[in-house]
Amino acid sequence: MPELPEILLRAREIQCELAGRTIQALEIVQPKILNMPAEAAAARIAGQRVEGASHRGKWIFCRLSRDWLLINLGMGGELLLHAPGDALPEKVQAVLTFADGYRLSAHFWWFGYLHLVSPEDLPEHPMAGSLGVDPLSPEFTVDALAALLAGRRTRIKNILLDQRRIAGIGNMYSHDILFQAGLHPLRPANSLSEEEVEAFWRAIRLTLGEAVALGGAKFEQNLHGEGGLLDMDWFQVGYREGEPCPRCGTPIEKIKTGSTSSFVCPSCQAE
DNA sequence: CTGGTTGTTAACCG
DNA sequence: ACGGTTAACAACCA
Repeated sequence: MPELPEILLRAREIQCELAGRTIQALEIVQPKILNMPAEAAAARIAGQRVEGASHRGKWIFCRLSRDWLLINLGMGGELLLHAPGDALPEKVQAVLTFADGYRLSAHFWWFGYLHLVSPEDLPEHPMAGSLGVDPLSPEFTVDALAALLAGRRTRIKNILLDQRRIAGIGNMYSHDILFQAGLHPLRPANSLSEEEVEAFWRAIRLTLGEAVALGGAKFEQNLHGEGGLLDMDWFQVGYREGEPCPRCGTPIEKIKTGSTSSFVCPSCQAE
């Protein structure tokens, strides 16, 4: 569930709260989250300092003394910072202990990753090494979006969710982006007019920007267990099946779009 | 017991 | 090469 807005905020928090702290130990409960055996990861990460943190798409990039620690929260989960002596959550896949006694617990609801990668291997990382443009960055211009759509017969929703093209958008924010742009998720990418591409671009920036400004979704916790200000009422069509479209009143429909579901206004978003 | 749900990759087919 | 479909993989809930 956490998408670009939440990941961006988590990376900022790690930058603010963890930079400068030295990792003392890594405890692994679920070895499958790693890209190497648990003992190897624990031995390699111990003693490294957190130099900083940033994000690319849905990946948090933590720069350590010698390696990168890449974190992907998968389909949801939390990273929580615990003061010395504080109890850990019941369900936890991994725990980092810092030299000052603070601990960072990672709980992945499903399919999260904690990958330790050397700087040389970073470009070859199977997932984090092939991410597309950050939709909030200056490089993501209307022309850049137009180039991603040009000549492709695939549906625009596929482009929107394809991390190798645009990095960071997931199903949750896709509904309102497409509604705001007045575009049906199944529209072929190469069928958009110039005006529609621009509306698409504006909707991406606006929706994600607003989500960041609100501190992310209420149901996603920050390092201190606090949620953001964006709750379910914020969505215009997402997760509102049967409710009237805020623009025209037509009941919102939930449709199958490939392997994911989409919420659309059948009147405002003509196929 | 069934099926749907957020992410991502791989495999397969036309 | 592209685009589509499906399955698989650490849960969990109704």
